[in-house]
Amino acid sequence: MDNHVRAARKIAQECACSRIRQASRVLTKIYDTQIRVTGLQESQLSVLVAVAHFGDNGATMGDLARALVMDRTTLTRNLKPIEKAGLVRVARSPHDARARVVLLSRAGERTIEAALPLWEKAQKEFRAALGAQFVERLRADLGGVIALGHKRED
Amino acid sequence: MDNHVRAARKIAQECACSRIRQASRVLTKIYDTQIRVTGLQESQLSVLVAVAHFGDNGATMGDLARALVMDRTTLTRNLKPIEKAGLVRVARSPHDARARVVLLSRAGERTIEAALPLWEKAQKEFRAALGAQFVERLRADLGGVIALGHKRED
DNA sequence: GTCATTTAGGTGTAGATACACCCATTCGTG
DNA sequence: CACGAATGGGTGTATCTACACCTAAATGAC
Repeated sequence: MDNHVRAARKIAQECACSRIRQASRVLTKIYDTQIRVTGLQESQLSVLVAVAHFGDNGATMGDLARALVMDRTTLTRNLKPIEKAGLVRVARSPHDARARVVLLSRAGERTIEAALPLWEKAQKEFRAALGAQFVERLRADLGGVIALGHKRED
Repeated sequence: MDNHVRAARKIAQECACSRIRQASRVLTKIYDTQIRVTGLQESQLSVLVAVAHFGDNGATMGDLARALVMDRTTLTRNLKPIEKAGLVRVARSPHDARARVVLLSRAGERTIEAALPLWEKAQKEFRAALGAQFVERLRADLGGVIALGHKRED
């Protein structure tokens, strides 16, 4: 058999990266379908939720990017749609003229509340399909991978 | 405490979708960094490998999309860069005038062979960081999520 | 054989992702 | 305080992702 066929077979079967991207597409579709009526995508809800986590002082772009395990420049672009929708606002930091802080608007707060039951439906759908124990194990293991990402930033 | 803060905390801590997307970004970075010298990204290598899997008869767009757990229209766009690079060619199916078949070029074969050792370095790096047992469990669990995606297509 | 239905696939649009590169501000050291 | 280094952040470019919508060809019922 040709070398490239052997190589292809090995990669297709064993690649952790390819697998997690495929699984990510499956999960994203489940969640996006549920929260669709809010006008949000799961990725946007994630950002909103992270902003909420930092509270009234707001989060700097860097803070948010680290919390979301997301490239700083990706966050810049991802803020655009939810800023245009009025769910967050971006202001200059009073302490550091370089920094920008992201703040949750009242509409953003309401949107999170509105999204919660829909998110829960997605979460429940996923659990029902694969079992609570499975999902819990996966969640923990993904935490390990994410921690690896944080470690690599040093 | 405000409702939206409670909701945000719950979602941030428990959302499987958000987690898998974060973990996906971490893994993608590890693999992309390693195979970078081939001029490929992991996502492109995945497509190449899937094309190779279908052999000399080629794969239709639909076949490939299903194998890659990828939206059909996403595959259309993802083929562009590797087609432009001459790694695959797309031809009309002789059996069905609607269908298009994707074929691996000689350059594509060579690229897969060249990528294999780099991919193995990434795979090894991941295993070394989190343990072979961890990675194996994760791989199996991701397979479960992917299977869920296939089931949802019916 | 005709025509409605199904199937295969592309395009418009919009967002998600990140690298290379850039600018501005702050900090540390002399 | 002057100035080089470090820090915070945006833009250009390219790719990845997928929904809504479209076209064309094959299929099936009559």
